[in-house]
Amino acid sequence: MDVPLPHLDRPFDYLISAADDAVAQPGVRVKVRFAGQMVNGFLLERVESSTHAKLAYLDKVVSGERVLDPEIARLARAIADRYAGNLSDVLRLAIPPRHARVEAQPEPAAAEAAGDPAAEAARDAAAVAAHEATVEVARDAAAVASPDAGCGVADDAARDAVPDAPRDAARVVAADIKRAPDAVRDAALDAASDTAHVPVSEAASDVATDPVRHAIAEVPRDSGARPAPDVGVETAVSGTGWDDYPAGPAFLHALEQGRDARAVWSALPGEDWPARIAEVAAATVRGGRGVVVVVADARDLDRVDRALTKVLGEGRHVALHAAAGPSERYRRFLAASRRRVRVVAGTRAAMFAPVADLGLVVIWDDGDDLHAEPRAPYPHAREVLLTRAQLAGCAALVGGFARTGEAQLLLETGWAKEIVAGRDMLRARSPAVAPTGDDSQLARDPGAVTARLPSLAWQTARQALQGGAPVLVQVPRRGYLPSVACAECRMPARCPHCSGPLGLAGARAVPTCHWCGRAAAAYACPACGGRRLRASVTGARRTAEELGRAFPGVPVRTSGRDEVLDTVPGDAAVVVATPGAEPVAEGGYGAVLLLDTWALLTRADLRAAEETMRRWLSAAALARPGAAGGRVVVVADGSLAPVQALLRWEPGWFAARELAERRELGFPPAARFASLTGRAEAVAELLAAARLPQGAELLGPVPAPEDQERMLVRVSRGRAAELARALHEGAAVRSAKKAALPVRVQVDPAELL
DNA sequence: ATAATAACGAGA
DNA sequence: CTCGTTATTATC
Repeated sequence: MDVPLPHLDRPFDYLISAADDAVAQPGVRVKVRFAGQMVNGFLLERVESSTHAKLAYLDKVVSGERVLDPEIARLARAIADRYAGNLSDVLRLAIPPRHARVEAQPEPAAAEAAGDPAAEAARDAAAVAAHEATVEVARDAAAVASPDAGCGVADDAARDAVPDAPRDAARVVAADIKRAPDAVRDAALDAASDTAHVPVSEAASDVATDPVRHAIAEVPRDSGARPAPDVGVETAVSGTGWDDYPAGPAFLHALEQGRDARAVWSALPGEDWPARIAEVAAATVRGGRGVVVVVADARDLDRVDRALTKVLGEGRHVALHAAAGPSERYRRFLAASRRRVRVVAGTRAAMFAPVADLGLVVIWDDGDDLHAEPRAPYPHAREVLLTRAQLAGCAALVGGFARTGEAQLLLETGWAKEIVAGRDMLRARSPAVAPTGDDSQLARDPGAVTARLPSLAWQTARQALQGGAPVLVQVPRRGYLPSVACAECRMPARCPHCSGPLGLAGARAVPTCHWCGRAAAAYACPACGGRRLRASVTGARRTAEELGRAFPGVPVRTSGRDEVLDTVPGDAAVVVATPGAEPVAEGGYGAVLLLDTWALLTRADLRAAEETMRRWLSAAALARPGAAGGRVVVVADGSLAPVQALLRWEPGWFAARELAERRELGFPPAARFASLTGRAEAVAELLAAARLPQGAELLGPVPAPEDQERMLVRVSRGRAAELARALHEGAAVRSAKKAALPVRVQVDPAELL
């Protein structure tokens, strides 16, 4: 129901008139009278009776289009629960606005779809399942004397007029899921970890999602609908780019067999990753199941889109993204929901795409902050897709050049397996990486060379250009919040009490924690004992013209926020790009320069190091292999961990180190945070109403914009589900009391300053 | 928003 | 003790 009030976040039952009986199927949009006004909703399921005494009639069925897939309904509930949000908010993200004209238009490729026997069979199987589910619910439901259908006509008359007049009720809005699906997946992640364990409710011992039995990757799928996988035969799919990874062919094979293999994939430098994703998608389709692929931005989507067309052929998949416009967006949504295509690729909006008989979810570059949804309840695409894989019992692939702490946790808990290349393959493909100190200040000849380009960087670039190869220069974007670091050793300064980052309000101000607000007047660096702090300041962005002066006669191109280049030719040119906007060069770059790294590394964000690593690896991956002359120069101290990881091309080593450190400090994903933002009295009211789990740690308040404040709540991973429930209930108490002042509740807030 | 229901207080 | 009025609460 389209009422985003926490205390009304549950299904409501309505009677269905005889006239609506046929069209009132689960998943359709409906209009109902609710609290005196007409509201929109989705029909969740048909039940024979309701425990509610006096039911109203469904006002009308908006359209017979079943836009809310049962799988998505379950997923949406799980995501709402995980993020302490409302189902209606999640459904708004999951289902695009209706476009009546598009809905009425004939299917463009209807003939092809109708002729597909596999699709036909899938449809039948799904129909049977849906029917049984309804029966199951009806048997459980308490008997109730409900007024009959028939639009106001008396009982008997109605039954006479329409012999099969239904006496059904419709459950509108949400599935009556009795277990907490969030706990299921979290328990899976916790199963092998040392943190407290979430007790899985009895109802959750449902085999299909049993976390313990399915904690090992590549478990045969528990489904009678599909022939059991061939366990004994180890036929691997070969002849694809996945042959470069020891575990690759077996993963493809598992997908063809319809098994729920789950993997974290560290792509080789220079990898044509869209082609690899197309290959896993094709393998899943060969196995008779569907695929959802989520990438961070439109540029990545274009590449995946092209690769999918190449491998699957025309009209076999759709690309979903916001830029397409409302009607096109709805058209493509319908292509998936009507089972015309089995493969959907898209930006984060595609994470809820209704793909029938889902076999695989893929997320590329899960560290990109574009994967975090900015609308309530702020779900992250990686979490949505992994929850989806867990609930649907399908395969999952988390890929990237870099590896996030969350992906590392999936490996360490045994939820997923690693797909990485062997050492030799890695050596053959990696560019030669060298660190260099920033010696530019020492340049004798500042007029001839650009003032701030270190000599090694300059020499490397010149060499590549002379060889006729393009050079990529990565410069960070301006505007990162500077944080505070030790003036001696540049170690980021953290709060002695809660490990939050320290900030300096002014030049002479006492350093203060961004999380708990405590002043750290007597701060001493834990690494070197230094007592002086400095705020790191992003240096002035080097302009393309400055670089042009450094390399006279060479064309300089830029790719950044306003104009993003997809590709550049393989000729001598300097390409200046901000992170995430690096074009792919034909044949690879001869040299990649990573400049102004200090600004990246000292950002006032928990993920500064991880993010730096991600951006370096993504840029460095565009260089040629070292054997073909590919060079990477990173202007940073060679002893820093991210630099080390880049030199040896070991994203896994870095992620493991990072995760261990976060465990130590109580950072996500080792702990779970929630932030509450609002006016002080409102935040206090919510906290008073919420029964926070044991051991919940309150940090703050710190001031927030517009006269507001922010509180952080930290709990162990094992209590994460409890925390979300408590916050949702707290919000429900407040909304039931019609509390006027809003409080924004964010579980896993995108930025933890 | 609005309807039901509980709570309350004044006058019989 | 009843009736009329007002706060409270649930919203099929």
